[in-house]
Amino acid sequence: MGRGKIVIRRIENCTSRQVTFSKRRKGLIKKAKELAILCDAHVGLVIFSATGKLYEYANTSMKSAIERYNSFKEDQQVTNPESEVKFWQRESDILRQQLHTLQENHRQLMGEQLYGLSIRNLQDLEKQLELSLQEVRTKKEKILTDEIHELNQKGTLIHQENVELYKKVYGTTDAAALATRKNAFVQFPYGGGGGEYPQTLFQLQLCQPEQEQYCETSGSASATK
Amino acid sequence: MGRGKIVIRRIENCTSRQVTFSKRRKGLIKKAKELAILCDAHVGLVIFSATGKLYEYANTSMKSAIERYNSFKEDQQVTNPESEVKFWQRESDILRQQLHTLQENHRQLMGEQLYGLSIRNLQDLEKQLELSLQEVRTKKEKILTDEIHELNQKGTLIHQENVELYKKVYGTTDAAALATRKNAFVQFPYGGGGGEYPQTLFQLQLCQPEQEQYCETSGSASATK
DNA sequence: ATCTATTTATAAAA
DNA sequence: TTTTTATAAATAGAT
Repeated sequence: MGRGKIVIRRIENCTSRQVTFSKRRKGLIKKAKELAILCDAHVGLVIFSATGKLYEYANTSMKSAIERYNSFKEDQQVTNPESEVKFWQRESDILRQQLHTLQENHRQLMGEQLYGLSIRNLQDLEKQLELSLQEVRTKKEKILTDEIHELNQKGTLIHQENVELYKKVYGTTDAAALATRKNAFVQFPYGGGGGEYPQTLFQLQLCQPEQEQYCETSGSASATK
Repeated sequence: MGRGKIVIRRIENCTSRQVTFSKRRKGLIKKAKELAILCDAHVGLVIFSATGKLYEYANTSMKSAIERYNSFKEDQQVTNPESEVKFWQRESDILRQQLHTLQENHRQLMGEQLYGLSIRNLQDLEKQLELSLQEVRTKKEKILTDEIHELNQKGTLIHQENVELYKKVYGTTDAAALATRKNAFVQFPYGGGGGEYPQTLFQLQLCQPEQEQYCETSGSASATK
């Protein structure tokens, strides 16, 4: 229910994730209220944001909702220390297990621990890595072209300033001549940040001068070595 | 959002109250799920119908949601009684944190969440992905060439057996002729598992018949998409 | 935070 | 309850 359809999947962009969280949290709490009122239900809702902040709703009190919930699940007394310890041990076990699984996965993405994988697994992994690589390269090139775009704009401004200064110093008659002379540098059809940029600008100093593969990116966007 | 607008007020008609409860309960839980997934939130939801039936949703466990809620509220009996519980809670927190860190890392290896990365970070990531890809491809090809090696050995054995059988059936004189005829199939200079294998063997059935890209690998060792 | 084009949820009916 | 359909409400993306 918005300008576009979305798939339910973790929102990558941090800002829009927070915006969406804020909107949907409000919506969820509103609907919880409506359900409670319309249908005479007893509702308890707790929401923790990714940053750990707590939001809650309960039409009676959260305490009563939780107690009612617990009395439904009478198998584990909330404040029984024994089972409490067991619960957290289990919780830790589960987390440890998740960690382990994720680590294994992670290692495979790092090209390690490929021992037990089938051809099919390896091909899936290969495909994923190719995708990732493409994402990374696209992102990298975007940053670089953005930077070049910005530099070009600065260059233009400075050039215009120069023209103005030239006028003031030498009078207006020679301004045109200067502009013509400097044009060799100032041509900047930077394609709106799209990807290409003129080779005439290759000598611009970028932010991390020790890198040498920058030229590589001037070709196709998905270079494959 | 329906055929008509309604006011949020207890529905008097018992039947339509139940119908609405059923629909809206489902909707609420769906939205709770979406919030948890989209925004990486920790959600706990309990609903008691007017008739006392319990419905619940929690993306982790209700227990952990309630515990987390409680730890937000009361400052927990600060002193001793259940230091054991506290220990395990801390343990869980630590594990959760590790999990979170690893997940972030993992997502970047999956080409996601590249938002905050610098050019340097991206280049390191790119290098790592290239390495991983190489490892995966090497491993894949090793498996394939090993399999071909094995099949060739089997083929050789079977061929020799055939020669023996031929001898027994037709006598020794024609054995040489048979061997010559069959050689077209049995040539197997598989390069000791190095990578090349003759195209005459492309029709050999490998262990996972649903794969169709095998031929791809018969070219250069480091195919690039 | 606000706007609005669209998608989604759901009220009413079957 | 579930399905259908017309409509209200929520919200994604833009500003």
